[in-house]
Amino acid sequence: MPYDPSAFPPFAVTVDLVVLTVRRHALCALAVRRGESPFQGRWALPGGFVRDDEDLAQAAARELAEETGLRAHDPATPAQDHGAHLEQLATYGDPKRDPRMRVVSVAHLALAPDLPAPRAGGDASNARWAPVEELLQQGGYGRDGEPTAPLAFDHALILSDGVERARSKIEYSSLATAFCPPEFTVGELRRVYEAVWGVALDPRNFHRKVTGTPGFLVPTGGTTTRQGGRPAQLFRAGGATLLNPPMLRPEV
Amino acid sequence: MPYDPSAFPPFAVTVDLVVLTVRRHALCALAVRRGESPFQGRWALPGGFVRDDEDLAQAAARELAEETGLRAHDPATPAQDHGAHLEQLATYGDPKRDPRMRVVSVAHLALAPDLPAPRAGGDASNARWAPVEELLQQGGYGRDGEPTAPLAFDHALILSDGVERARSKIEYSSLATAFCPPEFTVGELRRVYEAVWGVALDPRNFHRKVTGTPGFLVPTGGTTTRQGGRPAQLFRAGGATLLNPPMLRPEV
DNA sequence: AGTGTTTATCGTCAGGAAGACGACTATGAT
DNA sequence: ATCATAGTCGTCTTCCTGACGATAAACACT
Repeated sequence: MPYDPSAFPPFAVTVDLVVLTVRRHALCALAVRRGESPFQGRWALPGGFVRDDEDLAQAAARELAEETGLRAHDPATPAQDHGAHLEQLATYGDPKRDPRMRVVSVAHLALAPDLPAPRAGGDASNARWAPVEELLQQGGYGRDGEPTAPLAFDHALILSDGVERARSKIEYSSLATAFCPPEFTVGELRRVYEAVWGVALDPRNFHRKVTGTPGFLVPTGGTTTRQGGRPAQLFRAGGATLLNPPMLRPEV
Repeated sequence: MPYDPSAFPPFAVTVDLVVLTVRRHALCALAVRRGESPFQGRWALPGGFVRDDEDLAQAAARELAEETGLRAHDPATPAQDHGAHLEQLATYGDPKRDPRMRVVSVAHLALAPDLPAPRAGGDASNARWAPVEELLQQGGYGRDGEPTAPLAFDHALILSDGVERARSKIEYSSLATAFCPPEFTVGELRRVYEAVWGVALDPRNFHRKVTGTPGFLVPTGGTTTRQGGRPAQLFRAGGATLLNPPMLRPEV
């Protein structure tokens, strides 16, 4: 069946990735330095064109693997393998968001445990983990003293939406475990919540909450002292994906 | 700056709408009958191509106005005007979702009060409000006895996602008021929750909950007996958009 | 007028969950 | 040995919810 291609305007479709992790008690996002115009030399979210035979999720998983080496696991399967969590975030299609042409970007959100070093096509100097506050504040100065330019395109908006999604989603799901290695302690999980929310949580109430929620955590039998202090029990993520009742984010 | 159009595959981008309302104690969605191939004669979600100079939200608002006459109000503004709630839902881009060509559809979710009659380009016979269970069950029989064919394309999936979004979102937001006329009673609001969730709620506990949540409801001073029984106080939606603590959906 | 039905609204009570916080335990560092 | 650090177990109070009794104000009958 022939179809008149002039009946609709042609678009380019890309996927952009908000890849979040927790490093040194801070919520960090993966940023890559742009090598081409526009916004040459500026930081941006990783992403690329969707190929002709790809689903959107496939394209996002491919980009994630190219940038970080992480495999994405299906959101439907429990977090057994060591892949990152990947889900669609939102789609951005302002006619002027890319000065070259009409581009619609389907942003995805990925959550990963703390990783060795990022790589952008093998070039580590063009990719980095940066605290999200540093990437989102405009015209300030980063940790290294160099002035922070705003992210390219509308990527500050996309990053902001992704961070907000992650902040709200760890309230009522077990997604915070996606930031942890396969085995982790209650304290490490608590520090994830504290980093993502930017608040301090009571260790005792947190311990009661997470260990008392059926299916959230499964003890592996081992212990560790890698955080110092008394040895802590090791857990892995249980099968439960929804937290009911949810973890409450403190106000103010 | 010239850009090589052959460097990326061209896509068509559409918006599809999940327009929900509550009619006769049932959650209903707007469906339109397809006049062209493919899926000619089958029911589908309303939608259309995004124009060259339009934002995605603008395109969704335009389609909503064309199909229902409803104006969409900005999600940021409080629900003062009589427009419908409109928000982006998700994006669907399977390479085979449209047999003709590569189409990426940015689905939007709209919530509207019970409306007179739908119109699809002025032709009422090609548009209808149908209970969502009727549209989602495949191979059954609708209320009118005619066999229900599955929705065109992947629209059953989109509708299912939209319904799930609405069901979860009225838990923790004041969005249920978008299903109500500008002035409504506590009982009418309760019947919205009951229809969307498909459960029965205790009128006394519901009344205590909604009237006790600051900013949720604002009394207008009037009363009505349009539901029969003792006259009920009339309210309009307050400025609060988030419900904290949330309205709890009964289990099982 | 009285009675029943319907819906709205207020009140009471028990159980569960969360915040605040005391107490104790088990490791490494000095 | 002492201290600092982190983990784990309890207790108490407060708030919220679910279950449900009771009253109020309309309408439809008889």
